[in-house]
Amino acid sequence: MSKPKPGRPPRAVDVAAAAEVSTATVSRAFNNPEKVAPAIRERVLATAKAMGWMPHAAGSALARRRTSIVGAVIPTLDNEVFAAQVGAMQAAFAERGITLLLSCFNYNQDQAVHDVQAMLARGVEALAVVGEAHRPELFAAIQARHIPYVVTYSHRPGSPHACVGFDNRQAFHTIARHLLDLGHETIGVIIQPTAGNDRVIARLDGVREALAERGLGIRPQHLREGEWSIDFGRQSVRAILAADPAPTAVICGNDYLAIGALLEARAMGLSVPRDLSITGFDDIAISRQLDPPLTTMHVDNHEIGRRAADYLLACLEGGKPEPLPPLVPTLIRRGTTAAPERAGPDGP
Amino acid sequence: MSKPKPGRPPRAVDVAAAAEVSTATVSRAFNNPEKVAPAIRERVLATAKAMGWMPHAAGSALARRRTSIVGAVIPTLDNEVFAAQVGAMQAAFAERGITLLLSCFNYNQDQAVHDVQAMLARGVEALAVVGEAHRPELFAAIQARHIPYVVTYSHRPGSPHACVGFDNRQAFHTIARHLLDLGHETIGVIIQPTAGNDRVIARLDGVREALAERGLGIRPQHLREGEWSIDFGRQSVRAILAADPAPTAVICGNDYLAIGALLEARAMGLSVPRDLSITGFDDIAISRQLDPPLTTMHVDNHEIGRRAADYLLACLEGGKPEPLPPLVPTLIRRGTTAAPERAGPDGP
DNA sequence: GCGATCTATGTAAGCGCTTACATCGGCGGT
DNA sequence: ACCGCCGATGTAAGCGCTTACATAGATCGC
Repeated sequence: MSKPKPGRPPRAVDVAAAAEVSTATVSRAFNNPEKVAPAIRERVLATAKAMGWMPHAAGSALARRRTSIVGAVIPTLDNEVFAAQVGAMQAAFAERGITLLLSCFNYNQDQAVHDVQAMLARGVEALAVVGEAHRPELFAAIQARHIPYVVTYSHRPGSPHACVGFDNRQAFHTIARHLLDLGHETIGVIIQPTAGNDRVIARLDGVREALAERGLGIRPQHLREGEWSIDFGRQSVRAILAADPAPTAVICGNDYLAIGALLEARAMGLSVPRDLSITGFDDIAISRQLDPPLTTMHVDNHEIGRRAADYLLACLEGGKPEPLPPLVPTLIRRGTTAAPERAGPDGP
Repeated sequence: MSKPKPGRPPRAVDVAAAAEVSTATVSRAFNNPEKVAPAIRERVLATAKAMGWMPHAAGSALARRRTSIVGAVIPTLDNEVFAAQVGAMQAAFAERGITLLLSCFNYNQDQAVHDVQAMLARGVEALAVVGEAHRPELFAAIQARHIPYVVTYSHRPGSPHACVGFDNRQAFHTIARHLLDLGHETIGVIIQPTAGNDRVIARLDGVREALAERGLGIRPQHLREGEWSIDFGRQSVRAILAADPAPTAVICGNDYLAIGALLEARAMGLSVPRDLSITGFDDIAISRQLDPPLTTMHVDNHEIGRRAADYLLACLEGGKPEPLPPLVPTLIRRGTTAAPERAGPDGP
């Protein structure tokens, strides 16, 4: 007869005693119900419920050598884009009884390394990490543990990592092409900090490449790099438009920047897109609601989260899933892009 | 001599063997460094680092009877308001070496109960839960485990739970008063689903109370209840304005709804605030950027998260912290509210 | 110089659970 | 009837770590 200490959660042995079976049977009733006779199973389950017992995860993890925890490492929850990914992953994992551990490294690479180590110590069985511009130790630590992992939100051709995302370079190549095809030749860029952010670097490259194909480039006075915020978008568009020559279009690194640019341009009395074309990226919820609605690229972040989770799940079940094809963000032409106004009337 | 199995993470005994000490010393070097001679401590730490060893959380949790995990239960990450709370909590806990477990119940009460149970099984040492409108089992389960918990985003006077939040009723009373004082008498309301959501119910009560004080009420055709989305805000304002008499102001349950209302009103050719005053709630990032910028109430969700974390931390350290005073959201008068236009000219 | 005291380390007993293996009936086949 | 087999249950050995307690030098007072 085991003594359930009062005021402490019951243990398997308490349930076993109460149900007059062994702890093995209690465990089986929960984990391999088909291996225990129905009558007994019911009795055990009922007793456990009555006592409020559930297998304690730490003990279970130790014995099983499985924690059923996976980790997600993202820059910040303050960006709707990553929040959506996490939400989707969490839902996908929860379905399979897996717990998601979250960490936000705030665009700080050292923090990211630290977080990953903490997660490994917690015994995560798989890891999803946003972006691949991390300290080598980060990936080294993961690989040393031989656990599956996936890089999200980014898909660089030739990356050594499994990726779930899209090709940032190509996406911005597409955007730039859209503007070039409209007839723009002087194009400004407002973008997030490139330091330690592979996605952003790739984006800038994509723009440069598209311009170069037409023999064009980005003039330094037309390039602004800074925190992704509406306010930075505002300041930047003002600064860029003060340059000579002023660009007829600006490509923004994400929708927040583009929203800032749009609002400020309108506040300056410009007509968008007549006087200035503006593009965003991500297609966040608010973008289609603006006036005019923002031309941007739509990225399905829920889908990224779901696919990342599915991929990791497949690995955990022993599969060696095919490397995933990149997602292709789609250009959503809305109201902020148009052909540039001709500088002056053509006719005599 | 212990045999580190290749291809498996090393264990404390492997490190102990390599550093020629006992496992007790290894453990102490990590958890009570001052209890081990500096020379040995360094040797152990160096060996551990070289082998890539860290104490495995599950074993540690079992032996210590502390998991260093706390849980947060929120409706969804898709709302910036909750994402901010979680972000702040996560940061506060991480500083103290505590891991945050997250779960999103999607406004589904059964899901919330289930999530809480899963978290308890994981051994969370404390819990933060958004709102208090949950099944009684939810709080019962928490209390049965004798762990500290806190309700966030809501602070109902007389609630049996520790709360970190504000008084929703009073906040909306304030908003309604603002409009009444401006001279509005016919006021519409667009609000989230009230079912199972104490915050929303309190808000509606606050509005009703303020109106009642002036002998007014909400006409049924002026009240719309539905999902908090920009689109629902749009539809609703259109429906409400079609009523007779049309209200001169609408109070929205949150900023998303208000944004929808504002955009649609403008799309309908109305001038805001001249033809219609609109208020939001939460003061999300975009609200101040709109044109005109949204009058709303500012809630500091990072602060809520931080305070909730601090409160729980204090409990875990054995304190019985004072019940927290409610936060007071502040009314931010921006451009979407003004006195109603007089129906017709007054003169003879 | 000797016992008392103290400090640094080791020994080993769990923490709560799972699971390989042992056990024990009951059943069918001959 | 007896044997072998099979399925249901119990026994007990860990999983990796922490920590109370034991031990063994070192230190100190007198």
